[in-house]
Amino acid sequence: MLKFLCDIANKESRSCPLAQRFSKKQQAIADREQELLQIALQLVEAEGYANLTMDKLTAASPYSKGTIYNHFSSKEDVITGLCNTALRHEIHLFKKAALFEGSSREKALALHQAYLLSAKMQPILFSCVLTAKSPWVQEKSSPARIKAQQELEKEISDMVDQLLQNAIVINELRPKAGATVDLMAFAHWAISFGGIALLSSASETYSIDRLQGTDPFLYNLNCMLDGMNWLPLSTDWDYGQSWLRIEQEIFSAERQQLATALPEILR
Amino acid sequence: MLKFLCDIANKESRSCPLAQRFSKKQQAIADREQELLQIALQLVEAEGYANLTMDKLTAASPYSKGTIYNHFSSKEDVITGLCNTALRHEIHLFKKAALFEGSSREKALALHQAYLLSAKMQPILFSCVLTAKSPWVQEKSSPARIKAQQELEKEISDMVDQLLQNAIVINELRPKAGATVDLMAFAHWAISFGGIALLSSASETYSIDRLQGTDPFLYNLNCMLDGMNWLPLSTDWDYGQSWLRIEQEIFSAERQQLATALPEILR
DNA sequence: ACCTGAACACCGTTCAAGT
DNA sequence: ACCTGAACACCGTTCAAGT
Repeated sequence: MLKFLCDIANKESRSCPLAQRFSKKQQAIADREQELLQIALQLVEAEGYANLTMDKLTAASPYSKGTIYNHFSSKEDVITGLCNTALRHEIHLFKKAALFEGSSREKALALHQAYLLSAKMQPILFSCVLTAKSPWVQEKSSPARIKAQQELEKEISDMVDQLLQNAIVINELRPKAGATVDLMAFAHWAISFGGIALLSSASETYSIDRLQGTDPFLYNLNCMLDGMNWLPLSTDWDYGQSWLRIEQEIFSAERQQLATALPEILR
Repeated sequence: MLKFLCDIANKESRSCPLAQRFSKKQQAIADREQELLQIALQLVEAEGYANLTMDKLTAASPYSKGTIYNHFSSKEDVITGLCNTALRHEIHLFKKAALFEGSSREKALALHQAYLLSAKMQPILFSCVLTAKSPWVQEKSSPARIKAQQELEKEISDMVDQLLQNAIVINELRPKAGATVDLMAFAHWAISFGGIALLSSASETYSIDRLQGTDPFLYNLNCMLDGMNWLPLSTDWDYGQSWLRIEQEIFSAERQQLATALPEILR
């Protein structure tokens, strides 16, 4: 019950900050949940997943074990909580990306840059999203948190669909025979996800290590979108330039934040 | 020390089965290690990762804890051991794929089918490979096993490189400006890995669930390879047919094995 | 109604004692 | 030289007792 109210309260406090539909007590509880997730994140960032322990979470917080179990039904529920934080951050960046002015394919590029950026800024949270989808985490998470997760995913999915739909309408994206919006949306996700996951978590791998200096992410996208028939093709347009423009016009703040101190591989 | 001999002994027993360069004792130890990994795999397959416990591994085996710690330096070392098993299986399928007779692009398709098949046949082992690359697993694994892992990865990487090199030589693959073999090899890996990882572990996700019935994997490949400029383009050749031919001529045994009983999503 | 922390069953790892 | 299992410190989860 507590958990359910929390997620509502969190959502409300974002979408309409002035709403007073929840008591101070409920807001305080929601705040505490965010506080706990922040501490959990710090623990994981400091020493990896193995370091996330309900004992340590208790010790690092001002609350008791019982209180923490009032918020989270299990350790896995904490992970799903972190996943939802990641998705909210991702959505935030996606919304910024949607503001970029350019061709439909450039807008798609902006979404991919947002995705890449979300993974670079919070690599741990990024990996959380996949971890949270594994059956045994899913099984042990509370229904309320799973529901929140699905709603967040739907929101992202809708943004991608809309971009594709629009590109088709204005005739810049001309789908191959049999290519539905669903199929194309999945292709976008797969190429981006695959690239990020491999680059970030498999950096010790021979065939990835040798890539240093090039920009594999953009090359992958150029191939994929060319093959998808999204005009103008990369032979007719310099998407390296577009990439830089997006970086400067939309994500300069995030870039700067990254530049300070973060994993070497992905910078 | 025991661990190192084991990995050598395993390798030898594969590449030249008749070699008697190791004593019966050493072979027995190597066999026991495989036995332990088999048990570990069963534990994970039965109830997920959380179910893999050194206690349970001990209980499910005829050996004591001390003996198990003679083989594996830590729980993480067991995971890396499972990862290496997965890589060996992958290599086995890759070698079968290389036997397919067809154009260079069809041969590439055969490799991707092998990769997909390895993930479908042993989904748990597939996820193991990524898990094993995460820093905190890597850190706690024994040097010998990490070395074996790197050698296996190099072997796979070489097979892909060779295919690409050859396709360029016979002028069927005509790289875009600036596209090196490294870059293209990575693109192959990323699109395949991304597709498989999302399809297998995120099946509850809205934008993936709706894909049922289509063949997203092949669509992704067609786009990617068209964009990469690998002839003949998918507009000039029916790769759906090629896919089926590969299935029938190379992987009919694997297909049959899969057909019996396995996760619904990927069949 | 919510919070607390002792209690319990289990887990990863080690090591003195055996063979 | 290898095996054993008791022992230790730690972990996830619960719940009776408090406020």
